[in-house]
Amino acid sequence: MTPENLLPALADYVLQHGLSDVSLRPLAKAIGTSDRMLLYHFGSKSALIAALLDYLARNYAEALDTAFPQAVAASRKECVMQVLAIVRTDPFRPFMRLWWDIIAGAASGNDAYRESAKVIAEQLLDWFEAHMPQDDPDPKQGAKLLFTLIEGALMLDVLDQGHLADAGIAAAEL
Amino acid sequence: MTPENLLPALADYVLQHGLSDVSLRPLAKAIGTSDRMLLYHFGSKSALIAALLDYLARNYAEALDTAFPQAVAASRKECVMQVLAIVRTDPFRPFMRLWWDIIAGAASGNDAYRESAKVIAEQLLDWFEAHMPQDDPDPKQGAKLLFTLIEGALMLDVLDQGHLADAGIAAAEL
DNA sequence: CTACAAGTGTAGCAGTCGCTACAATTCGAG
DNA sequence: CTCGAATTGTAGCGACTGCTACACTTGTAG
Repeated sequence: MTPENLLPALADYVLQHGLSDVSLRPLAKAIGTSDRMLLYHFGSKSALIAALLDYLARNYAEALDTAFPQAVAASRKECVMQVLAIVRTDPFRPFMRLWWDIIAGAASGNDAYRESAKVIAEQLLDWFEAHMPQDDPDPKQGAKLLFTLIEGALMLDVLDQGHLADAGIAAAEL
Repeated sequence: MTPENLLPALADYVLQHGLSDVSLRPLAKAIGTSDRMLLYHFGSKSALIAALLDYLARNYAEALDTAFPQAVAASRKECVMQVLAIVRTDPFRPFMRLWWDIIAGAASGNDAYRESAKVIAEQLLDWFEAHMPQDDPDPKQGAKLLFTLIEGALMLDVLDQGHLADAGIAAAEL
């Protein structure tokens, strides 16, 4: 049993229970081992978290590609709405909870969190750029705009206020 | 010494040290009292946090009005950029860190956090609507759009990627 | 078979957590 | 002054934290 083999189970647990309050003993129990073993494999809790964040970031891109349809939107507005519709489905909810944990950690100065979030954000931005409407006049900057909107909308979703973002986007030119 | 008198000092501490990892003993020591007293005044830690969030939400609106200039932007784009420029100054940094703590808590299912964040977000949206360009064709929906953009940009700021939001906004029509 | 490294269980350390029991003090109302 | 309420200090409980010491069992290479 190598550390790498443990990562999927660890990721499952963390997706379900959050990252900020995780502690070794319950985590170990949930995946059928002991805190002693997690420390043996990873050296320390922070190293475990770092490996876990790396794993999540590495696996996020492919999760995106499998979950998102290849449909190309006709307009920027349609593109945003498509992505939002998908990202709001149940399978993505655990990841969103984790996402805000990571952002909060990064905001508090945790560099490992920030770096991991950066990787994920970059991948998402790249994905966005590749999925812009074919006739978009400026896909590169457009992707940045849509990405910013999406993140703002996801934040409002946390407050059950996603409809505000929807309304603002629906009424906009973009 | 009533609980209300303690709130400003508590807010100062929390703005500096974050909300997610706060514990009673260091908090009490920092404001010159004891954990025993905090519990005496507030009943429990969660009640203290609730009172603190309420206090922060109540005081946020006036902080907005004193910190933001009354200048009216000529366009939506200019409006966003003005707000971003101010919200990115040093005095606002502690609040931003706290903000993402609250969002992460809300995302993890903490209803007190979510309600407090909702109040703050509502106030910010109202403020936005009142400060839209005078000739804006649809200030109500426009404010929602700009608010969404601002929150997305602030999230990217956490990752030192605010420039992405800036570029996207700069190139957009809005 | 031997020897050595990898892996694992048990027990525990030193620390922190929210919270409470108990007692002491302070203070204003009668 | 007297009595009861409000306030505060001390000490500690039971639970949890990351982590480690020590012993033990494996598995494998020579």
